[in-house]
Amino acid sequence: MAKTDKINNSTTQATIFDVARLCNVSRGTVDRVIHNRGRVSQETVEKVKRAIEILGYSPNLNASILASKKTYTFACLIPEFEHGEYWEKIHEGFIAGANSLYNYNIEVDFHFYDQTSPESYLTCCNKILDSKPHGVIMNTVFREETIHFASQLDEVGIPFAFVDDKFDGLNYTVYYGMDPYKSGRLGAFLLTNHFNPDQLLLVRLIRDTNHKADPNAKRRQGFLDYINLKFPQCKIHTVFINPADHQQIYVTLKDFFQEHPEVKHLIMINSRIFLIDEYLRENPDTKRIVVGFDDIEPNLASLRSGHIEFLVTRHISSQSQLALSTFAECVIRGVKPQKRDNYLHMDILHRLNMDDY
Amino acid sequence: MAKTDKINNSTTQATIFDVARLCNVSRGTVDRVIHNRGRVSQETVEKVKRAIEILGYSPNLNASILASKKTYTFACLIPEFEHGEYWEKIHEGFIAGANSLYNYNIEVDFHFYDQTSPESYLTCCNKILDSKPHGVIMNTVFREETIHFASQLDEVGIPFAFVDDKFDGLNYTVYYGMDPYKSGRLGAFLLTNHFNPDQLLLVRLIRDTNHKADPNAKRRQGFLDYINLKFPQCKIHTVFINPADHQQIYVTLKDFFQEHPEVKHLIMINSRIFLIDEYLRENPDTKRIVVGFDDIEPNLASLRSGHIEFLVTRHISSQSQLALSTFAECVIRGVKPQKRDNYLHMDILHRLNMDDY
DNA sequence: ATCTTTTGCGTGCACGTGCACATTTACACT
DNA sequence: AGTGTAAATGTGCACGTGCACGCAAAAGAT
Repeated sequence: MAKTDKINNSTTQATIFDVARLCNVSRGTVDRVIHNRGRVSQETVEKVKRAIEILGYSPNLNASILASKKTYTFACLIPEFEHGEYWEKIHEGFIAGANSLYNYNIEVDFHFYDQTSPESYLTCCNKILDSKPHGVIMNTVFREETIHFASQLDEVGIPFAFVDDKFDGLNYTVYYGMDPYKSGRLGAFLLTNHFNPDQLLLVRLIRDTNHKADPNAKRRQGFLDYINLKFPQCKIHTVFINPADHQQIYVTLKDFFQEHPEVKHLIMINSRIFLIDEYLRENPDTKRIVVGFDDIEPNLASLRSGHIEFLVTRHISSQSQLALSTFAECVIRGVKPQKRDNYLHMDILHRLNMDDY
Repeated sequence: MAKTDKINNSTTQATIFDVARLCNVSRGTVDRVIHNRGRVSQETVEKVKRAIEILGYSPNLNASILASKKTYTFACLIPEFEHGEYWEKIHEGFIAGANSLYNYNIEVDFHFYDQTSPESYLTCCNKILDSKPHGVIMNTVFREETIHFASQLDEVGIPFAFVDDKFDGLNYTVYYGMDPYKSGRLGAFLLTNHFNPDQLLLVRLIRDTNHKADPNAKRRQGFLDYINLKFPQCKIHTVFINPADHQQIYVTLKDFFQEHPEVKHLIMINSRIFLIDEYLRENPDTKRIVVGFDDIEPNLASLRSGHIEFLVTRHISSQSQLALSTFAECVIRGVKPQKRDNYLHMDILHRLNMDDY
């Protein structure tokens, strides 16, 4: 009883002086070894490296930053967005990440492209290449273009990271996102847990069909696999809505439910479940189970008002915040991340637990 | 299209020299004002403060830490624990918090007391008072003793923080935890969402009854209120189990379900739902909905193996990690936290979303 | 053998702050 | 005016590192 224990991180760390003394060389030489600046004999390099090992030396970050006048530049490549959209949260996360790096001298440049225009994407890529940043953070809206851009970055030796989604096989330093396949499965579970469905409605965006990347394909697959496995008899209806046309959305849903009043389960795989809020609000006659994805503001509002039962998400902004801060640390300190692929925990959001989100 | 935007935190910040120059005084004087070390005329104090305001000066943390030889000591007061217990996670969080403060010279002292012995708690409190730390982090296992200790700390001007639970009305700097009442409601929702119960079983620990603090009273209240409101007809059975006696647990549950085979809903308000895992494993005949709390290892194992349907929790270790890092920053930099009461978001954990937790 | 270049290494200053100590100023009392 | 004392202010060094510069010795050129 009444035991005691201590952590002490102020135990005098070895300094560059200690290393120098142990090798009978000067600070300058040790410094050159540490930063691979050359102008040191091979023999001495090894001597110093051994000494660093022995003493467990690592540079004092405070002194290092204080002495260094170097400013690191990072480029963030993301789609333009309107208020309330998914990418707004990603943007917020980047800003938070930049703030958490206040110790360092950092510049973060945002490059916004038009999601419907590969040309605007290429323009951004070229601007970034010209500006020669110390690192680039990007996503996967354009497949071929991104793969090509990645190879260009590799050529000139600029490291890069992925947020939200990634392309395997590329040389990215780190990735932060949510497992799309698993999120689809979880959505399916939440949709069907309350009572088992004979039929359900999957709402899709019109542009998903001609969008060559189809960013939500994996998530949809996870959803479909779960339903087909667990409820093989379940019929899945699909309707397409146009995000830009409220009238069309309303009419489409109205028509569908007139024809299929027995359908009680409703899900949307992309981040825009809020688009059907208007219909649900004005047709409260039937209690339906509605599941959506991503914690953007309009979705949270729908959840709060009770039109949506569950939202599957993770802090969207955490993805970009962690990506930037982790990536920047790795680049600045010249190390690898502990974990390259970082899947954030999937949160289940319900009216009862959304308060402190 | 292809717009651009920048964040730059390396814009040359005002230094203590700039402030001194603007006031026609020396660095030393400004320094004394900043640290409230006295020995400065009232007139000058105001002049300096105004200049700081105007220039938006704030000390360079890197330089400050580098120059300061001061080591800050924090005392963590927590119960002793066995492997797999709730407080082990809290302990891990403190260690993580200490590590994240590697910039500072910090010493974290742990004081472990016996949860069943107020005397051991008092011994710890006195040790802490003797060691005169810069801050104390504690919890609410012992009510009266903690309130008294808090007043002693106030007397000698040592700030303190609460983790896990708190006592309102005390002068704590910051608190991190999960809203107990809301967590009880959420547990009730998850328990009854799948299908509506006529009866359910609430499992309690024997020691809860004679434990004077009853740490889970608020959570239980949240649970009961939800059930009574939503299912007024629902009968709530209660059994008591002895955490130290596996035999007793098994027999108690066996007997109960022999008598009430129709009960399909099962919840435990404290963190030890894993205690009934053995019974569930060996009696898989009936599919039951089981809900528990807190993401300790044994509970996660039960969730993984499918005996438990849901776990209501938040990262237990995040509570203590954030509490320590936030508290320490406040103490060291002499500021108030942005938010005093920090309720962590309640996570709903299910087999399908526990992987990346 | 002398001069030039390259290689290897040491030194000094700067970064912005904390803190101990030195110095000046103000003021009261003889 | 002179002395003593306390209050107010200034100064110097240290913290550990990055980096530009300089210098000596070795290697190469003539």
